[in-house]
Amino acid sequence: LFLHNKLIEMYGKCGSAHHALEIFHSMSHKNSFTWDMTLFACSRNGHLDDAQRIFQAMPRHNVASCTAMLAAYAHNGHILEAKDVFDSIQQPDLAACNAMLAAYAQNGHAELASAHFRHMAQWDVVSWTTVLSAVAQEGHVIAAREIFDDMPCRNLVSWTAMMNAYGSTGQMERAKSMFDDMALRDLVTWTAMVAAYARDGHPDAAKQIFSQMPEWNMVSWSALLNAYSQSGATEYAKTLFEEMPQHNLVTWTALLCVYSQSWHLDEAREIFQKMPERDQVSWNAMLAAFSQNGSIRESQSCFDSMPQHNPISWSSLLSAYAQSGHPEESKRIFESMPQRSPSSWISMVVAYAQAGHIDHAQHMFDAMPQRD
RNA sequence: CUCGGUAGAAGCAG
Repeated sequence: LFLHNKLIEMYGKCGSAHHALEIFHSMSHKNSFTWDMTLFACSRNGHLDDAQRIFQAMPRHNVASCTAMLAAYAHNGHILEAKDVFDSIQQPDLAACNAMLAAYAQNGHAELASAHFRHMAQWDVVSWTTVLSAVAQEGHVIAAREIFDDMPCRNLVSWTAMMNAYGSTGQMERAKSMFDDMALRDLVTWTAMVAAYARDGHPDAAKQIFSQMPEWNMVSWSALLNAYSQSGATEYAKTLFEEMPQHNLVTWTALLCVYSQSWHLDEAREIFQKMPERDQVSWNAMLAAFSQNGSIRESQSCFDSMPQHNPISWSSLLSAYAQSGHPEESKRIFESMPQRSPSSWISMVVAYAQAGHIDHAQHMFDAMPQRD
């Protein structure tokens, strides 16, 4: 029993919710620690439905299990359910309040987040860092810096969040300067720097940071792979993929995109078939490959085969038709989309313009709910 | 008293 609990805990920490669940189900006697650790394993690894089942089947809820469930809902964008769980906590502690704060912040509810923040009885470095990265993600890097400077205390995570605020907005000199000033760096810090150089189009700098890292994991490997992929260094990307100690959904999908970007549609398709598993992102990547290569028939059949559609899938399908001058089909898709974004409207303008229907294009343009 | 739950890093359309 004790041993099994430890095993569940370990599987949860190293990202294998599946194995944790296996052990869980094989156990005939479970204590509250068993339930908690299984829930955390599911929550941490994004298995919302499993987390939900465990949570509902638990004999007793405590603050910790509610906090984990709350976070699982929040990470999947289910803010109302997160709030319900929060409200069900009899005496929320600081961690629970922080989780609710993060739930608002990560889902773009800046007003609710700041109201929640103001009503909290106390704050710790986690609360402040949550606000810092929320503000940074809204694009307010200067405001984020002010928070960083005014925080009562800072730790490695706060420093990394601030560094990443610079790095993700292309302010590489500031990011690098913070990176150099940091006395402590962990895997996340190093990887954030690699990813920042990748986005900024400097695969050489990314590689240099990567080589200096004391250790690597899947995330750091894929950050470097992405640096090569983004910059069109196709051969480096392929070689790196071969050299990686392990592959996962992210690296397989990144490789698929390498082929797709270099117009090797057949190889992209082959990679897709070879992948041991597929998720929404990899399906979307395959669809985008067909769409960008102007292959309408394959785009449509890929779309039809997908287990789920999200706004990105719809967007790819629509632009496949739009860019190849099929205004009627585009219109049909546009109207059957569950949600339309400004880019859906732009696609329709493109569809009509491509087909030479300037009047229709103008009409769509005028009808757009928002323009920038 | 210790441990567990909350904040920072990688892949998809426009």
